Amino acid sequence: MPMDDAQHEYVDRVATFFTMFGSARAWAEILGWLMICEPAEQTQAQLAEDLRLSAGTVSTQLRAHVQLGMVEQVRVRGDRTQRYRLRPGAWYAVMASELERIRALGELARAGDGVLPRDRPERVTELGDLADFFAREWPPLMERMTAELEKGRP
Amino acid sequence: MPMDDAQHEYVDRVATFFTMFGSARAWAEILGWLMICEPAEQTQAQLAEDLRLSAGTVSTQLRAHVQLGMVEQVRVRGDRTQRYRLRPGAWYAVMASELERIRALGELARAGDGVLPRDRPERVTELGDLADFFAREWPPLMERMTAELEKGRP
DNA sequence: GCATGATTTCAGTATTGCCTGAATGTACTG
DNA sequence: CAGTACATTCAGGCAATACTGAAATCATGC
Repeated sequence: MPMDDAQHEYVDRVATFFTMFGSARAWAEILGWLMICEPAEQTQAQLAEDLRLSAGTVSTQLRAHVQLGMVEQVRVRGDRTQRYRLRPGAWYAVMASELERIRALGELARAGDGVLPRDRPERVTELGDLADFFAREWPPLMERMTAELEKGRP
Repeated sequence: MPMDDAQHEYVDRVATFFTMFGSARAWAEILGWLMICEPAEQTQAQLAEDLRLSAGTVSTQLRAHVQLGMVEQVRVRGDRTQRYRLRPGAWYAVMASELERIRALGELARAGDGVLPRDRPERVTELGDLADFFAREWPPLMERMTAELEKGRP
């Protein structure tokens, strides 16, 4: 189903938001459209047509979404075409995966041990403490988040 | 004080890390060097010399750091040259400012109310719930973080 | 004020990364 | 097995951005 005006405006808003943080326009538009399109499952051809993007762009950016875990492929039995949709719980999954980045930050801080400055070494150690703090806090936070989620949809 | 090999390696590591997330190379190198340079306060000319960057680049990217709140200017009386340093508690400040982005995400979700899809509307509402959850959890988390910080350096 | 050196601005250049469109590859249907 | 529709790959164009170097501006100590 092609976009109406309100939908187009929303896709644009989502796209504008995410491009502010450096993502590609097409990537962000696909995300915005996958949030509100009907049905939720779309083929690459439909996405290309509705968003006026080339098939190549859709293929590339969609793969990026899949690799990030935001989007998944759905196989429909007896239908030759692959469909893609926003992964259920995608937003939560993104938050959960933050833990990895936190750990990477901790690594980065520890790698600075050999070059710790005499003058205000906390410029480096603070970062390590911060990463440790979040590494400890994140798992229980994620559990509370999941509990919240269950409450909404049992 | 110019860089030795170990320092150079660390600056490179920090720069590589942050460029992975889309920041400019020069921006990231300045950050890495400001984490470990001695003294912690540096002039633009020193940064340009040590990092082999042009004066223009240093000026531009340093401004970006200042605007983001990572770096601050220090005025030294009787010295005409401005100095720059990593802001004390810069890492914590960045985390605290996450709250704004969380709120913006909530806005984005609410803006989707008018185009909520019949089919799996949770694609949008989930994002709103997530933002609400974090908006609630973030302030107390930040308080615990600050408490942790105080413990380290009273 | 004036001189000096630091900082900013800006035009030009290089680089990067997105996007397209066509060619190629793949999988299902009849 | 042929035909069809979908998906992927990739070379090339294009736009955006980073960086440089030089000129202009600004601030401070004298």
